[in-house]
Amino acid sequence: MTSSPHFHILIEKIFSINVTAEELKSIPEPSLRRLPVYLQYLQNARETGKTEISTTLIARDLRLDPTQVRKDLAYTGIIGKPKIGYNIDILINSIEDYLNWNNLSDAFLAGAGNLGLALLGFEQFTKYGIKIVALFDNDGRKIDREVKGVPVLPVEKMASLAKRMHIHIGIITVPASSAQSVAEQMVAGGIKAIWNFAPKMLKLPEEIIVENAQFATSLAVLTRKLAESLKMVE
Amino acid sequence: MTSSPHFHILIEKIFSINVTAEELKSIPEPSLRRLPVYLQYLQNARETGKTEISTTLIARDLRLDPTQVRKDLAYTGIIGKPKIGYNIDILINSIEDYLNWNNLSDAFLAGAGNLGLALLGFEQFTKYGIKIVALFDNDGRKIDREVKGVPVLPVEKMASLAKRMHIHIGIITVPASSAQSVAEQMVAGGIKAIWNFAPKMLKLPEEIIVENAQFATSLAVLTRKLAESLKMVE
DNA sequence: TAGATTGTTAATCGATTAACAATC
DNA sequence: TAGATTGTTAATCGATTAACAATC
Repeated sequence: MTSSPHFHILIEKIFSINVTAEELKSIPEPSLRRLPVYLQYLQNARETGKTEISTTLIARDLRLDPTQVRKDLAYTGIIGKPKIGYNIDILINSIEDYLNWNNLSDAFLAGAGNLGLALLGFEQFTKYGIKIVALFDNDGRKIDREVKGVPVLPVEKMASLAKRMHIHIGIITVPASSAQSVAEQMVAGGIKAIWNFAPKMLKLPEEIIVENAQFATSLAVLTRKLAESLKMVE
Repeated sequence: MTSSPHFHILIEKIFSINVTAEELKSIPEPSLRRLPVYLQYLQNARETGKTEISTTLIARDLRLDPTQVRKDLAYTGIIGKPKIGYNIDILINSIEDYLNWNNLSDAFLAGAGNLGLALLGFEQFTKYGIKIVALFDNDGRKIDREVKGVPVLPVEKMASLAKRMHIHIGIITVPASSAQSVAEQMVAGGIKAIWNFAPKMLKLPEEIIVENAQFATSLAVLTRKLAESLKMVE
């Protein structure tokens, strides 16, 4: 009994020691990546007037394994009812809370080009817990204007402003050639997490969280699968 | 010996039977997703004047396991030299060939908004084997213009034109509300693979290849990791 | 040659899937 | 109640990592 790997966690719980960080870490990344998919599916389902939903149904619609769906949802702390399933409203809230998408985080976006503007205008971006509070660009024609109520400022002001405003999230939509430099300025401004859309691997201190949203990765899967399927029917 | 699972493949090779489709399927998706990362890294490395590179070095720079890098690269058919490594030019070519990025495929893009235009202007998009040959939109003000030499046409012409031009790839950058309808029109036009940027799960025939490039997934990982790291220092 | 690297086989690790008791 | 669903433990599967002979 005392040799159970969960024993110390149990003890910590009994004595109300904060083990949140420990628990937070435990979700596998594939599960984490599926949560937004469930979220969007559930929001659709809610609009049809449903109030309860089972993992059996979710799994069928999303072509997943029902046990997998149950495990994924369990990470958010939701508890279902045998024979009935889960209350959709509570489930949606549970996922959003888990992702911290109910607390808006301010973010800076560098690169006021088409992609940057697309992200800024992304339908209800705030749904994803992010609020872009300033754009940064080097193009004099863009600077000091406002886009959708968000000011466009020169890049050299980014670091000091980030520090002053305690910004933790930076989004990079500049060309690959200036991505590294922009990233370093973000880090200098105290930014802790960077969402990088530039097709360029950033070299940054290990503690900085970098999520690469590279189109190339996605395209590789697509073109490869297509080549496969065309070969198959040859 | 004869019970080896590779025996029948061996036989097929000896008799020159086409087993390409079989071989193509074998790469694990995580490996496939890493190939574009290597590609971009190698292109950078080439610019510094290097001609040979080892997986030891690649792994260190990209924070991966060297054996993993070797296995990934081996899927493309490349052969290295002990003690030396791989010729960078040949390696780049090998990956591009494997991804079929040396053969440009024509593609249609539906949704001439900011995101659509960002994709269209994406630096050297043709580097990724895709050539967008027409944009489609419902907004009368956009229709019949040209953007960067690519015509903008009304959505209702998409299906028949796709059929006539034998287009296999469709890109969706329309709002979530019209994504399903646009996708169905693409399928009606004979399109086999869809790159979907709309935050909406598409319900399509099983044989259609759908790659969801959803921002939400990427953001979930980012915001979660950030929440973790902030909790840790509490 | 000695040291470094490749390519491959075996061991490990972690995610997915299966089995099943508990439950409404 | 009977049937369906949850939640959990065990088995399976597949990707990653370790070990090591072959090689330049």
